[in-house]
Amino acid sequence: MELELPSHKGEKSTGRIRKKNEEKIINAAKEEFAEKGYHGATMDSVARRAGLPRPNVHYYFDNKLQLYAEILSIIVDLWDDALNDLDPAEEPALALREYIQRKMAFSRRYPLDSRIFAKEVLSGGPRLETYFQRGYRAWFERKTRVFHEWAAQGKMDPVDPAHLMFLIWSATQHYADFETQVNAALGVSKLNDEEFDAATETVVSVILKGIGVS
Amino acid sequence: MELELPSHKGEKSTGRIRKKNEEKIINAAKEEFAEKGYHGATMDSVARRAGLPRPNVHYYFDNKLQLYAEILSIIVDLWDDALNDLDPAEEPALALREYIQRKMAFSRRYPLDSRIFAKEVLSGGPRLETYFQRGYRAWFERKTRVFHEWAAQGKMDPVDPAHLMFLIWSATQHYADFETQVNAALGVSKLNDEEFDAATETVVSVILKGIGVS
DNA sequence: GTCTATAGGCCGATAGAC
DNA sequence: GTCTATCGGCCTATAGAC
Repeated sequence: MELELPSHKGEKSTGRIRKKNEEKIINAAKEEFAEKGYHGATMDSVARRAGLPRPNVHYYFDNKLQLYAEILSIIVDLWDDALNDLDPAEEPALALREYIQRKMAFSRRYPLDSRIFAKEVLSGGPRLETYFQRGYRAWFERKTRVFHEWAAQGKMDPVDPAHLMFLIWSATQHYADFETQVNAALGVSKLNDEEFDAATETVVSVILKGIGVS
Repeated sequence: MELELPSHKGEKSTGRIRKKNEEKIINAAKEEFAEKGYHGATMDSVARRAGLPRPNVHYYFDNKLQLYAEILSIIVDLWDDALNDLDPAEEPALALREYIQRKMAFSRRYPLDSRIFAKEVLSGGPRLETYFQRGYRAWFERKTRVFHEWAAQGKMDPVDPAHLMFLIWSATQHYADFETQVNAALGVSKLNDEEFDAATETVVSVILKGIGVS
């Protein structure tokens, strides 16, 4: 199933009602897709959660797949915007600390987005095919090049850049994606700010020391 | 939706045909659930993948939920059996290296199991409620106590045990759960043994050094 | 134990009145 | 732009012949 992820900028009309309703639908759909997955979510549950009649949802989004693709597109854009690259000119310890903190803050603030993306990848990413094919390898290479440079300059240990990036991503996203398990393990219903900061600090300190930059 | 995870030992009869067919169905269902999730998988697709007529699946498993619960139960048992605890008496560097290697080997060998479990947790674990409630906190505390001991004995840095465990779990399971993204980033269709060993070595070395045991 | 045929329910999507 | 009513398809589950 190939599918063009539509840019959600410069859409049709931008009436105030339209914009507000679209937003309500998107937010409702994010919760439904995050919890029940693409197949488990129903247009009816989305509509009810948005406080709108079912056909109204179809009025704004032609069909379920388009609504889902729109959300995936928003998530991908959001990640690209929010997570500016690591700056090779900065000190590795500081740059990495900030990067990990940004990723953790992202997990805390947008857990639904993280989960939707995770579920899609877990399914083999059939609706992200063009995303993963069109230049994803090059994009990833650019993201990790800074590790190469730092290692070459002796600023950090010669750790495999790709796997280091996977380590950072997995460790940080874990707190959004596996929140249920984390909460159960710690015996809480939700991590408070202090607990989340402790998690962040642990991830930061282990990884920084682990690659020899602290 | 509360649900008792049935022990899959000591079931009804154990005729050879029954056992063989049940196995075929379980394996087919694992692939379907891992790829499409609980709602996306259909009893028909399971049956076709198993090479059996649809009602035959219902003959062995009363309904879809029971089949799914049975698989979850198998996965949980498998994890508990395969991942023996860290031995406090062993040297931390060796014990941890072996533990991480076991987890990575598990991701390599049973990616479907890992993905099914991940999807369930991502959904909030409604079918793992009893699992996460009945003593999960205590079980987790036991798993991480060894880190406390090592730290108290000055054998490793005083890293938060719980978050260290999350770091290890997330880093290792990433290679099963996010295989699609990993492959896309590295430009391969599947990691070969050498590449997987490189991943393992990176995870091991960063974490060991990161907590001061190497 | 195996399989055809089908009942019954849910869901996506749309027609068409307002 | 909003909403009621409904069609058609797919899916779970089972009845019942073999």
